[in-house]
Amino acid sequence: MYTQINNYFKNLLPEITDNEWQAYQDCLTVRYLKKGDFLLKEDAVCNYVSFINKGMVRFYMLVEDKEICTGFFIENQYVASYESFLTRKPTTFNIEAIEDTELLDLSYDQLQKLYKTHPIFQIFGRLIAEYLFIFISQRTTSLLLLTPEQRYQKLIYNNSALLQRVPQYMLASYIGVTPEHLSRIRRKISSS
Amino acid sequence: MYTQINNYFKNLLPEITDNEWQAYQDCLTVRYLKKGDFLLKEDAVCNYVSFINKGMVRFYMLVEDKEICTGFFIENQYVASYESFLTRKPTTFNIEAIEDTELLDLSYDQLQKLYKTHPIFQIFGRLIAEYLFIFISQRTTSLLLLTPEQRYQKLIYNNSALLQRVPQYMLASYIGVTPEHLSRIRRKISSS
DNA sequence: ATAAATTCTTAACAAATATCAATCACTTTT
DNA sequence: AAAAGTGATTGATATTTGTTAAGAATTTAT
Repeated sequence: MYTQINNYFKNLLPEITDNEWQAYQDCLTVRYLKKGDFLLKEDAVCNYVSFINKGMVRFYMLVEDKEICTGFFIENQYVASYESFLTRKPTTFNIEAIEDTELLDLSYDQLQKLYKTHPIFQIFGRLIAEYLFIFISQRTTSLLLLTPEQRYQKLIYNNSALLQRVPQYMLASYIGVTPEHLSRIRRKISSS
Repeated sequence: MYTQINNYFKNLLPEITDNEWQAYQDCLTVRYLKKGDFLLKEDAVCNYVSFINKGMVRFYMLVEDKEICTGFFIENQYVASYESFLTRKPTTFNIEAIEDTELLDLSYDQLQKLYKTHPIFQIFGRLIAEYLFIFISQRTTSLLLLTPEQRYQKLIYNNSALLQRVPQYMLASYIGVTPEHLSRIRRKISSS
């Protein structure tokens, strides 16, 4: 149950002690989601940062009756509407399991306690936020600088795992185009 | 010289002690940039997080001989190519002063020392990263969900200070359109 | 295995945005 | 004051991307 998240932690914070790790582990609770279940719905405040043991979720928003996917997270990653989690304001995203998914939840209150009782988790919080910042910075730059075709090429190159597991119409909105247009991009690529 | 950054700190971390604040202040060095000077150039590693006492800078990249602006920072904000600063890899951005600018630099090495000697700066580092993450998340969502006209309206609403101080052709690339198209957007807005 | 539902592709057409070129407005330099 | 430079606007045209609708392919359920 805890081997994956243990590896994740030891990798991120090699200096963590058994005691600290135990304190963290004691805060976790397991949650199971069936494909199609929601981890979080729009307008709710995000109360958990969840480590994905197994499965996959997507972020999406409804804009004029259309679903726009803004992110995907898979096993061995943390997932949360982190903005809502931090600000304690309602989220604007829906987070849906697109495979049967197993999560380890850490609540907001418990994290705050950990920050106080074991200062090493301040470092953990900093590293997570820094990682998220870097990730999303690169995404913003892609949206601003690259053409949809280039963004798709980059997705193939960097996230080929997603291609196998996510329907194309979801990837299309993630890249910022319609499903029809992504289909054209794919045809163009395959014929060149 | 240090009153603005002092206010910034006390606001972010009210629990900071005089001792800790002094340790921070002792690490700072002043830097002056003339309009047109560079805070950082592409392919350099970013070694400083700089607090802007006065003035303004822009981030831009050269894409097919065109400058694409990716961000603007003004007085009382921290600025850095934070991704490069964190990863210790060369940046892909140019950071240019677009007004005469006065900075308070904190070096990477000094920040690492502060993290060790005064753990409260771990909290500081976490809050900065969290703030940046939230800011850039909203920007990504805007790029993915809003039309250029909506993005310009949002800029008017949230960053009217920028409109006065930044040439329109820079704002155009920040919004993700050509200067000509932004001009048309403005005409459309003013006639409605 | 068949039917139903979902996803993907294709085509014709429409809308949004970019490109190119010219002019205008404003500032700075001479 | 004239000239030069910079930034903003406008119009004509080209390119990119979206929309709509239909059918093909694939997956899921019965």
